[in-house]
Amino acid sequence: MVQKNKVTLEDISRKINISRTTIYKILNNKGKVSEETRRIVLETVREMNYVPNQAAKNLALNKQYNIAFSGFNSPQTPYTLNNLLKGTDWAAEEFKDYGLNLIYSLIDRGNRGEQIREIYKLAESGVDGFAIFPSQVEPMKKCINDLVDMGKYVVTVNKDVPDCRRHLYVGCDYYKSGILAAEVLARMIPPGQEIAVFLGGEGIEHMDITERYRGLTKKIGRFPSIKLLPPFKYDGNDPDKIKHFLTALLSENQNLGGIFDLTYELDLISRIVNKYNNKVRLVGFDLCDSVKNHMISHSIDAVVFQDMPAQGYLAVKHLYQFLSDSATAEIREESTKLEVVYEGNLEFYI
Amino acid sequence: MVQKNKVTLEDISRKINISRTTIYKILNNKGKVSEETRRIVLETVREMNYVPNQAAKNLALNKQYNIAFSGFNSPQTPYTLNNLLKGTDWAAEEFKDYGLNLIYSLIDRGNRGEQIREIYKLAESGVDGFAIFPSQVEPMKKCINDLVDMGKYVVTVNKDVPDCRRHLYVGCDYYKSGILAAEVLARMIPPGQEIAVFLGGEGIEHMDITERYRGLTKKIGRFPSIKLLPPFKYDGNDPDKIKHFLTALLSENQNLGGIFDLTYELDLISRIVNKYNNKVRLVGFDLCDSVKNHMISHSIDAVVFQDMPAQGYLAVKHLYQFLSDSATAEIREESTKLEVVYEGNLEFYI
DNA sequence: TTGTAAGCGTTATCAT
DNA sequence: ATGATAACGCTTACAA
Repeated sequence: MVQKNKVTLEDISRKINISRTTIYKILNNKGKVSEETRRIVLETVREMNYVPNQAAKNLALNKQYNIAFSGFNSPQTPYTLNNLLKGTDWAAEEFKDYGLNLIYSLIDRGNRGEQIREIYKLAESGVDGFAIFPSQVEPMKKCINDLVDMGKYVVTVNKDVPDCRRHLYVGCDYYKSGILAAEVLARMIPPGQEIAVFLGGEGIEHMDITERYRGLTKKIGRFPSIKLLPPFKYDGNDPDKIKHFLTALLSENQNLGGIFDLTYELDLISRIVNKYNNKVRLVGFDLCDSVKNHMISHSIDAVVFQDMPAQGYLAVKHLYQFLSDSATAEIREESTKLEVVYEGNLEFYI
Repeated sequence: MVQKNKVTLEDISRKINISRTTIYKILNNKGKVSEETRRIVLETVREMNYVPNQAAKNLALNKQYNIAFSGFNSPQTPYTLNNLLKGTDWAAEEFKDYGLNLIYSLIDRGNRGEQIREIYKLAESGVDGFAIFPSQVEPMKKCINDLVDMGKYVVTVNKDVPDCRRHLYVGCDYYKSGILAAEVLARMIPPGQEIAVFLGGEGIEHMDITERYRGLTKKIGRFPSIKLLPPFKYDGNDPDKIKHFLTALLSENQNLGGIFDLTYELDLISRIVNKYNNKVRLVGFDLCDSVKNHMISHSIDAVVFQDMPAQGYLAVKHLYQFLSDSATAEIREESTKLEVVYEGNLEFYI
């Protein structure tokens, strides 16, 4: 017969004539037990190969863990938030029968300040853990430290808040993300040609961009035959600036082999490149809808993708585990997978 | 307050003065219930927003589902099996408290015939579902049909057995896999250059190879400036044949831009290419250890990866769901994600 | 047709 | 220090 019956506390109890309760106490370090019984029990438990049944445990505990996901939406890029939410929904579904109660607090990018106020409100109304996708980095520091002082668990998602006492960051390593994208682009470029970089905002609020740029410059060093042009810095205000610079570049530089986008204006850049010269390779980040279309038309070559649903999922899952196991976190960061998307595997990323 | 208490059968029962059991019967279509009570119950259930608690359900059911994973190992490539097993282990862990009992039946490629005999034995000893990673395709057909006749659930993993009555295939779409690899390679090749293909075995036992080759030829059509050389056919017996052909090719063809490997001899090919000419791009499939090293040294450019752990996981998970929900499968195939691995994201695929 | 009661394995309270 | 006992929410014989 194939069946191997699971061992329960009751089985052990019967075998050594010690009550379930006592065995339970020993296994879970509750109350006082004599050394002698402890020894016997632990031995039997080991040799009978006892594995606790989580379903029964969850049922017996029957607690509620209130966890909040706080994030922001911006009309231009609902992409990030929507994908994080996919993952948090999965987690909510997976743990709903085991006491997870997930509350959403979503604000518009317009009123950034709201986010922090909402978080304080939630903390007072009994939320035990927070997954925060921060709309601002600097002002969030104090808020997070306050939460930790109140005994709450805090996980930052997708965008980290450095130098604060959050328990965990779940998101991609932007430096590595830059390295990977640089590699993908560099391999597409024949020796002797040049790469242009479009750089977005700088400073602590734009760690994603500065880190990716750092990764790029690092990696390109391994391709000595490829030259990196000085970056074009875009302040985010007037897309026409990109347009003018790029059209000039395309018409003047016959040696341009590729473009590396760090402005999140891949859509615009792709359109312009396509009009002028379709031999220039184009690599960027993330998969919003317009990007998908350009990939299908082959006008964007590849995109480095961070698995945002996984980030949302993991953030909530870890919070749930912090709260239910009340085990302290051993890790402080969880870097999620970086993937490369082409037209050929685009369908798996929708 | 944030907490929203979960509604239980007991809650509903108290509210409308109808026993838990009756409500249960109505919700699960067991036994006979009068139209009147049925109406009342369903209405209340809906307005109270009742959601059944899976943990309690699993605990109460307390059944065992015996599922077997049958696979083969080959000394040269323990890679595939090991990765499938990672996934099946996850599933076993995840569902162990909900009645999943996973049995492994692994044979050596040397005695292929064993696999089918072992499967019959398991079927007789009470296994309810089978995840099969087949060592041979053709002889497995009858075996699978027999299993289905015996009322067993059958899922093929990683390699399908066509024209049989298996319930589900979980694995990659090899045609799409070829398309993707072709795209990755083509984008790295300057116009006017050529691609050489190393082709492994043909016929029904090698669908993976023939399908990938079909994908390649299809996709290269979208890159009119790139020429595909007639494939070199390798019968799998004498690696020296590859060596001779390739060295000749490298020294004679100054126009060679890339190599597409379908022989699973990427290690050998990479070494030779590296010795002669490191400008030729090299793209292949799957991530065995030797390939990883070549990627780190930049001598293999990229590899198309099929998520084997996910395949193992999904196969077992679906079997478990078939058996526990006793719901018939609506899908007959599940294509797993195809990913592109470079040096820059290799660390996520170990 | 409807309801009672026991049981799944773990946890928590309260006696002894 | 140890154990009896009653939950947790759902399922299922079996009784009414």
